[in-house]
Amino acid sequence: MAELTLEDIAKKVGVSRSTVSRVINGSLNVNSEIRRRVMDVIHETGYHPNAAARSLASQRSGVIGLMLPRSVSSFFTDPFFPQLTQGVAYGCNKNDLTLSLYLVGNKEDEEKIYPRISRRGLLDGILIQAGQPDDRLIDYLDHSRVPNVILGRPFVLNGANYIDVDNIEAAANATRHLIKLGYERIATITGTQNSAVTLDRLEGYTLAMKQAGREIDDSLIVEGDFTEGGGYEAMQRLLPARPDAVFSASDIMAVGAMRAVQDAGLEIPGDIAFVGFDDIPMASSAVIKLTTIRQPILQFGIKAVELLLDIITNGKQPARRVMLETELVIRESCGCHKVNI
Amino acid sequence: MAELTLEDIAKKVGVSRSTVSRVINGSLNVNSEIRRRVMDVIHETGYHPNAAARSLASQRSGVIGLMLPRSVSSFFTDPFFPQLTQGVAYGCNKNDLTLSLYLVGNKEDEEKIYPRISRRGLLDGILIQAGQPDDRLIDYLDHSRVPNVILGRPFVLNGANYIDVDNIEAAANATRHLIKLGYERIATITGTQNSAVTLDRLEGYTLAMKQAGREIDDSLIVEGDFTEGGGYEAMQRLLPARPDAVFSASDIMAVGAMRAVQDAGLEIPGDIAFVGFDDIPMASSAVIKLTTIRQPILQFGIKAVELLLDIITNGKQPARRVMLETELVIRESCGCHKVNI
DNA sequence: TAAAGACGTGGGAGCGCTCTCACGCTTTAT
DNA sequence: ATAAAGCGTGAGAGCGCTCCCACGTCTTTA
Repeated sequence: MAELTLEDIAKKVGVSRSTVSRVINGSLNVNSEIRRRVMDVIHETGYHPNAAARSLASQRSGVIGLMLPRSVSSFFTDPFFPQLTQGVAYGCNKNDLTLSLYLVGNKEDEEKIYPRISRRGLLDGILIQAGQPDDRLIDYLDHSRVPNVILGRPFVLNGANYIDVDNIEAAANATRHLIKLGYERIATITGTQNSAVTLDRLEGYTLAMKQAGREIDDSLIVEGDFTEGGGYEAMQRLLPARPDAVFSASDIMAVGAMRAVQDAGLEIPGDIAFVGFDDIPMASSAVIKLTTIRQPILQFGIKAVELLLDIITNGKQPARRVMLETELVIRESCGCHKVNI
Repeated sequence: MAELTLEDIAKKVGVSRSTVSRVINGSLNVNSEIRRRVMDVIHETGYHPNAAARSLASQRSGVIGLMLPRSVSSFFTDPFFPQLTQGVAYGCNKNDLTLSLYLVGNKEDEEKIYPRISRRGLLDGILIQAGQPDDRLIDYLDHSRVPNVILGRPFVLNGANYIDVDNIEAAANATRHLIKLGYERIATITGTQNSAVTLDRLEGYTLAMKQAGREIDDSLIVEGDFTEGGGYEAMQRLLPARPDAVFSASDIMAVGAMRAVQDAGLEIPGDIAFVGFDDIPMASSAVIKLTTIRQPILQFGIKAVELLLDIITNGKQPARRVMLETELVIRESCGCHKVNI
């Protein structure tokens, strides 16, 4: 059997192409008896409209893209991205959208992916993970007129639509918690130097420290790279500065850092307390349960899809900024019992 | 400016639509001077062909799908799937394909996703992760004529094209390693009961044991569920049986199980040795470095894409089965030094 | 009672490509 | 010298939908 078309269905029912199209697209003005008969034939025959034809005629594909730039090499080492992807996928399912995933591996991929994104007719819009400041992609997208939403605050704003969690406030909150618990030498392990997330979380730390009248001691600020190994090494560099508490800019780095602390023969939270960021599943299942900032990662993905949909329908003006709230989840690693008990 | 079309480019250069199309599609029979001029105009104008129109006319979309069924709920707890996704993404990049990701969250999603997949014109083919035996999807796909490749051995074969690692041999290999090291009470933590991977890895374990003349002791076989928590609980159930070595059907379960062992005040590998399966990044970065079976996960994804491409081009007959080799990676958790030093 | 509106339906045009065929020209074989 | 084959090009048809307009029928309003 050849592939069925709208016209075939119409012929079988004895109506016109247009009527069948109306039934499929849920138009109101169709006689209910005819609607029923059309539906029946569609189910019997297992007919599905051709997506390409539909996209071409309607100028809408029902597909959105999710792009994770090259700088996000940690796709499979940090559970953050899989979870984000899942959130976006759910958002797509909810809104009857199909998700295209663009994982950029290397420079070569990058060259190939750009044109694929700008090709009209394939994507109705795209979600892009914010990356390094030198990321050419966001510029590139401003020129092409593909509706887009940046996941996370981009470095240069100029009119960009983005969604982000309030990293500054969240980090400040985490730091304040450690301050309140009476720790004297509170350190922080930051993320990769030149990313907005890193900057914001560091700013939150600094803010809370200053507000509490504490000096900022540079030896208590070390750079990680959002990987477990990076956290381990950062902690090794940090140990000589004798911190009694650490705010880590991501859970996965905190896990690495805690391992370094244990390897050094110290206790958590007895000798060094920890607060992380993300609340990945491992945070609650690790040997020492991690106190951390919970990001609504699934919600983040879902909201991002909805924001993009809004832009697709109503245009990118005015620029939209969505901020999501976070929450401090208290477990064992911060040593709360010190004061509570 | 309105969107450019082929015809616009043709007019600017002073040739016909057909010639521009030939240039874009790399046809040989084009005068090189004209080709150059066409290329120039394309670059100047930033023209990109419309994907929908192209798909409609050529009956090829250049998009393939990756479907992870509902039973794969562990998308973001087990790094296996993100890594697999990455492999598939690289395979797509290499072959100038776009990847659509279908993550099924719940029953409702499932209903919505089926028709999206069968819609012609959107997908050239699809990769499906093998799941439970009652998975309706694979049946469903056999009826629709979407070219497909199953990732992992499906329960019912009938003509299915699939790619898998040799789980039986790999598991046997892992078990033989423990046997060779002189362990007496070798246990295994299996995956979710009714999945082909679980069955195969268990069969490998049984095979190696029998070949070595060992009795199969049912109290040394416990079921996990491919999560860290599941591994922890499985190990707790296993401890009373006093194993001195464990082959875990996945690394992430091994990590959980090792935690249970430590929580029980026992040493690894001194009291209980471990071999895992997968070689996820955590295996080499955990506190106790895990001896494990390395699956070529990235390769797996890339090969899967190539296999699918072959099927798209040359038809699904004859059925193809691709088997990938694995490798035993020896680290600390198996206690190799016991015999070597 | 006639004009105006609402409703349900059909048909044509068109979305922007690819693909086949036909045409004229040049090169090669007979 | 002539036929055959090859090359580069253009034009037409068609991929399977959506969208708009026109048309007939029935209902509402002045």
